[in-house]
Amino acid sequence: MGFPPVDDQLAVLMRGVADLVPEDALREKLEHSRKTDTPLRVKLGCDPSRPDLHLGHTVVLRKLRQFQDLGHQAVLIVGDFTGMIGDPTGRSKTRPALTLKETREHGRSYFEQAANVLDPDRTEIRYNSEWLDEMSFSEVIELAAQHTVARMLEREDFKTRYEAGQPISVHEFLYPLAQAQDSVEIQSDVELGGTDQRFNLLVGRHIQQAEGQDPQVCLMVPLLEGTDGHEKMSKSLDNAIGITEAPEEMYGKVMSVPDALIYRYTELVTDTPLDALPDVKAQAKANPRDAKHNLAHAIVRMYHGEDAADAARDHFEKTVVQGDTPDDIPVFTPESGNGTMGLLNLMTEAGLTESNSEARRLIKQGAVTIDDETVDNWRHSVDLDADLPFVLQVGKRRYARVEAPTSA
RNA sequence: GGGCAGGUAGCGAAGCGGUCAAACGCAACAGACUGUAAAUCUGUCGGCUAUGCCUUCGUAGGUUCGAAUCCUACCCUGCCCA
Repeated sequence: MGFPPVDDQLAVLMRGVADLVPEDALREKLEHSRKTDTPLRVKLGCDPSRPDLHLGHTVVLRKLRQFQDLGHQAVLIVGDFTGMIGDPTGRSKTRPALTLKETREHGRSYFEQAANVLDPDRTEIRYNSEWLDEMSFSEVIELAAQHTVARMLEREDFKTRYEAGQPISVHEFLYPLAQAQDSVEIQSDVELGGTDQRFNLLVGRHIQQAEGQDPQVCLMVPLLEGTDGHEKMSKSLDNAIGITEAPEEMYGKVMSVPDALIYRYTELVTDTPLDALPDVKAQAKANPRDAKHNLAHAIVRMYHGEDAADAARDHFEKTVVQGDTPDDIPVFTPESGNGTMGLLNLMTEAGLTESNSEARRLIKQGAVTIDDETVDNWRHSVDLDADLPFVLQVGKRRYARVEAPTSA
């Protein structure tokens, strides 16, 4: 058995890392681990309130996987306890407290998706209600006594809110402590998280120290930008690429990412080997189009396999680059086959537009074609007997094949 | 419990008796441009077979020829005082 040499491990583990605190503690931990032949316990907390994973989440999951592949122990903490309480101060008013059952379900769903990245057989899953729910009030006070308000105010968002006279609920101070307690319970050696988790991860160190444990190393990965190229990837910002999305969808979305992010994506969310990364960097600059195709292919392959990735590339070439009509477009059959039908209604009923008004606008903008011929009159109606079938296209991406009700 | 400030389209934010389906910004959508993009430019962005009509400005009533704009009650949010 035994672990690979520490320098080799570090080479893998430091890929794409945004920050490491303290700097040299990881090396020490790894050396100790190798000497004693004991795997490191690497903790990652997940929020079960949003079970749909996207590429942004995979950055940190991939990091955890790298630890696994080197023989270390992954510990996935499902934050079911905090999920149960909910977060009443969150911006979103409607964030209902989930039941234990729901958080468990979300946790399972999260894990199923995470299994695309992690090695599920070597992942220890823990629910933090296991210990947090058992704490008495005096224990909570004891925990809270380990940290000072001044320290809490070191956190940027607390600080700015406090200075701006905005409210901070007391319980908000408790969340970082709860997360820190998780680290104590599972005796983590390393905790992973995005750079936005910095403060919480550091609190973990303090509390572990107070409990007499060797404090964990905090390893932070960057927050991946979404398809818009600026904001961090997030479902609510509508710039996310979900890992369960269809291959074509995924491929297209990756292609829509700005060129500047090709290398970053490659480094953070693909399994492109370390020594190939410099080439990617060079190619991204010299030939962004091909580099991005490679990236899209690599990403789709990881979640759907080689064949699906090839198919997705062909699909993209054909429909987007050449502007051809895709093969598998949805078929719409008008309800009644009598006489004529207004195009507006047809578009709306086929689900291509939200309303007739939207349909009319799009026609006026020259965005609607029937069998590749642009429709310029919004009063256009189609003869349900003579004109069918035809392909109706709205904008670049919305299609329907309109067929007669009785046609075979 | 008291005082004050607010609740406007997906979000942010103007409007404060008529010309408001409601400025402006962001997002979104479409067109042009490109290597897919990004950036940029142009346009659209409540609904309706439509030079008009209908439903919207926290909720419910009321005053007015006419209300997002005034009045009353209620709900909600934030700040301040106790």
